[in-house]
Amino acid sequence: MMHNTLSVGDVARRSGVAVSTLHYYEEKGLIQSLRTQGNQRRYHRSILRRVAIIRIAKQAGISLRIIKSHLEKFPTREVSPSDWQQMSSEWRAMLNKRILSLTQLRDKLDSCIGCGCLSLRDCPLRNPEDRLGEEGPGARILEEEKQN
Amino acid sequence: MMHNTLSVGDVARRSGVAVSTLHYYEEKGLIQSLRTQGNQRRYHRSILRRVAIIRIAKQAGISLRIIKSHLEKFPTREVSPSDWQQMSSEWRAMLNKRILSLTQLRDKLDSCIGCGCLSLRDCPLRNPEDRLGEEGPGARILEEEKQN
DNA sequence: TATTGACCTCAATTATACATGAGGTTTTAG
DNA sequence: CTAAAACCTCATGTATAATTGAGGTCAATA
Repeated sequence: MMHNTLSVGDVARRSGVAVSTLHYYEEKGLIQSLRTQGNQRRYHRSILRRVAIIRIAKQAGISLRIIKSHLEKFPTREVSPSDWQQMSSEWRAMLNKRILSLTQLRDKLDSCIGCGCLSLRDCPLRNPEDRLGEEGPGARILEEEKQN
Repeated sequence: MMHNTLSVGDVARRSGVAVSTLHYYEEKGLIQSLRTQGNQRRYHRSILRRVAIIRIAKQAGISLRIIKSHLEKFPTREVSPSDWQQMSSEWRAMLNKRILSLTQLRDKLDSCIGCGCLSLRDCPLRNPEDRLGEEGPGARILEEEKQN
């Protein structure tokens, strides 16, 4: 180790994600590595910031596919503070949308808790047109572009 | 059709969920059906309320497994207004937790957007101990019991 | 009655985000 | 130098929530 580069194990320890996850992120194109003559991965220190960004975005409910599309703007180059500012404010907006959806749903729940009106066809909770962000596998929320 | 019971197609149309999804819910034990002599599903009108509840809970980010555990209290019996009140207030609490998590994350994002501090080891966003609800497949949030 | 639309079961596929294990190679420490 | 720790690839598995398709049956209508 040393020499200014990090092995997968190093990155795993310092970033808190599993080695298998780093492999997976690489396979999915979210991160990149150099290889030693023996084919082992070596990373630049800037990988730590990149991984941190991925984790934060994930916490915000953003899918890896979307995260990737944002990170693609700087595949190799280090993510600068202003890059980070741009990304994080976009994500902030997504987070806000999501929070708003959930809050609205909660408020509707509130308005229906007392009345048991679930059987009425005009109950705000049963209105199919009025779908709030669907959740579940593949987080269909917070998706912008539908490609690949 | 008619005779006070509904076919899968009827339920699908009136609830807005696909026939295949109704089959799936039945297989998972969230709903039940009677069969005609020809083996076709027939539902009581109360199925519509039940399905509505499932959809609402899903919107709130609650997994089918948890939803099932709540619905199991009344497998056949119609869900009464007071049943609904109890469930919905529990879900409200879960929703609130989730909203709180996301809001905190957003606030941290806010506090970091200006500083580009992602490289500092004391950045609130990089603190691994301080994990907010993880998302992703299998919605690991909002889970109470970890069985089956 | 015949035909079409609706329904049935069961298996396989899709999508997301990884974890696990087998079988083998590379590095590093002593 | 050697043994253990770390690493490699590739395949398979896990969990959730469905969707799709094949092959066949049932029911309502013209």
